[in-house]
Amino acid sequence: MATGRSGGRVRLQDVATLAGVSMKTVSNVVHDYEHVSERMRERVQAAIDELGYRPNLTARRLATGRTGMLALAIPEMDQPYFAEIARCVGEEAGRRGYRIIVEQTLNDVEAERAVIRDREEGLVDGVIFHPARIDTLEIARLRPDTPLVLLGEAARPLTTDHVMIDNVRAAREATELLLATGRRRIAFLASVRTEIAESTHLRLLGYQEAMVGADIPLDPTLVIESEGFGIDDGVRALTAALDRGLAPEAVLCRDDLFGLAAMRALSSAGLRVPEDVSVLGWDDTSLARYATPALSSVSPDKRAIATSALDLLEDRMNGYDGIGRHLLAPYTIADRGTVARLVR
Amino acid sequence: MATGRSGGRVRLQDVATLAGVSMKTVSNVVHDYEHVSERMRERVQAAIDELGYRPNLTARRLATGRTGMLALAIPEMDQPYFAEIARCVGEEAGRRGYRIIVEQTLNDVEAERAVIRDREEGLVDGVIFHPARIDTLEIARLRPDTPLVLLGEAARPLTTDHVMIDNVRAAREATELLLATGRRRIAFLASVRTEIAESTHLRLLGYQEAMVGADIPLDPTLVIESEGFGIDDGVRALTAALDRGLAPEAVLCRDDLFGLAAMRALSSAGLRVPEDVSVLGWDDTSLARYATPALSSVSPDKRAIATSALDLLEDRMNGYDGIGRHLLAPYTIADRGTVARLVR
DNA sequence: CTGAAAGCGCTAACAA
DNA sequence: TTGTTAGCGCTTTCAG
Repeated sequence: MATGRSGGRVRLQDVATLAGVSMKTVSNVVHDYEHVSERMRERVQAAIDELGYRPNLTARRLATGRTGMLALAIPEMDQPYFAEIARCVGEEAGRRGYRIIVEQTLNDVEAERAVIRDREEGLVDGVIFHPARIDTLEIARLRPDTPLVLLGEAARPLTTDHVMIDNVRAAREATELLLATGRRRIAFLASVRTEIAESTHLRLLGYQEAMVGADIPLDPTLVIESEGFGIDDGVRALTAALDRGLAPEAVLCRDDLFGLAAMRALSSAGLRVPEDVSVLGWDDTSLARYATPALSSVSPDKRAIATSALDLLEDRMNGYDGIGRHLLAPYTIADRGTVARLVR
Repeated sequence: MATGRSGGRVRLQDVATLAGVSMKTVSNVVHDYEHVSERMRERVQAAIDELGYRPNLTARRLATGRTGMLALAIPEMDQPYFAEIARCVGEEAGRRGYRIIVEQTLNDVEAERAVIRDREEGLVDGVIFHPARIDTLEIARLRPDTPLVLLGEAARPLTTDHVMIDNVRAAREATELLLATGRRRIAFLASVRTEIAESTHLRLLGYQEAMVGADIPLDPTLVIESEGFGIDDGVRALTAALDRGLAPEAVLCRDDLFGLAAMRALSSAGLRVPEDVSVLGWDDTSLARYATPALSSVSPDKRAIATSALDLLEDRMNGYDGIGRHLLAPYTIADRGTVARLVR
């Protein structure tokens, strides 16, 4: 049983002394170094067990210069999309021998600046960062000196590695899917008035491309405007549009939350989903999977995003110092219960 | 190779040299030590700025023995309840000057053991741990030497600090709320066949207390059994019960996911929520808030849980070494759209 | 008020 | 195969 000096921690030297060997030898068995005689190994291991020795990771870090930790900076951990990304990054990082520090920027510009400026100094080997407020220019200017990979649509400086999905193309395909089910009056929920980010813009673009491609004249009233990002904002926006006489056959939503908002507004208006109106969400979060009916949703491959980001990051950590690589992660359209062929 | 310093190659000594002072003086300035002459401070600061010096946190740690980091170990980051807890803990920890490492145990026993055994050795100042698989006995046996606070119902050894809500009482009150709306045939969704954890048990107990307290004989067919924790398991279980002729007037659910399952099963069966059947979830996660109708749910005060856990932990980190304190965090019952008075 | 030097615990050359 | 020792970058007595 471990009867270590309760209070003071057991050090490598203590083990060495007890085993009657040098620190190097102890270190060798701790690291499973091959060339250690069986007898030696046993003796040292016995001392380790007896003292209950655990290497001090901070000291190891100082000595090696590697921390074995990565930072993942996201706006909010409890937003389903980010929570799911965090899980994937965490799992994949663990597989590669890293641990992650999750940093919430809470949509604060200063917090975001801090992420790439100095928050992680000497603490982590690399940073995966999904910005929400900071833009391309500023990131390029801040030039972080810790390896960095960006996620999402908000910022993509040429100098920095970056992973996202092709939002325009995904939106186009999503719209085409809706068109293929015989729906022509497709609304977009929503263009957010206060939006700084880029994602809605790209998705709207793809939507418009598809409409134009199908020879459907763009009808600006179909692009609904919302006051904010909350579910209530979405419900209000769509309800108002419905009241105004908008009669969409489908609604393409900028995210799953607006997908739920659409379902709520439509059902209040006495419209059935998907019989009367199809609804398509975006991000394929738990929100979509657990809705009733389950919400069809554009589904970025979160595992692939995590893997790609980590690949790029490890590259940088291994010394790659070239121009930024920009990867497009795959996506699918998860077809669940809210998209159906229009029957009259 | 170039794995050396992943950040500030500028060291304290470099600043000292440039400013023509000793390391101690630079350190004093960095730490805003009071007794430094204004002239000195300016001179040093200029050097710091010129070189872009950032202290190496790992080195600081080794020297001080404090890491300024806390570990939060939870089963899965993307389960809404845990994601929300993580957010609260993260925010509150940040307020107190700590950063957190989020550790996913992914419901793996070994991973859970590692958490309290050695995963965090010398890495963090304390650990907040929500176990799922490990039990009271084992934690007591493992005796971690890093300050530890436990969350949840799975394990509560007398030796260790612990925060949870009073599940029995909350379940009793939840059931009483349902009873107060005129519902007498109240089902419980669900007792999970493979369950190891304790929470369902406690909630079921509170439910039974309330029923008995209202002089309603316990009907075992009202306690539905599910094969697993997934939404489909819940839907199947309730659907089967409904098919069997069970006609509940309300369903108390072990968590929000089963709340959604109930809503799904009931609506498939042509029953209206809450007119025909009331549904009450548990955890008050985004799942509940974003459902349509929004799911009423037992709502643990997650912010209070985070605050209490951090209080206890800081106590320990400051040397408190007494017996385990066991705190009950407050909760409310968030009354949304799925509980209503029964009208016939 | 400032400087010199001894660690913090571990790693990794270099020796033996 | 094992031992010696010089750092890693910062903090912190203890002098000056």
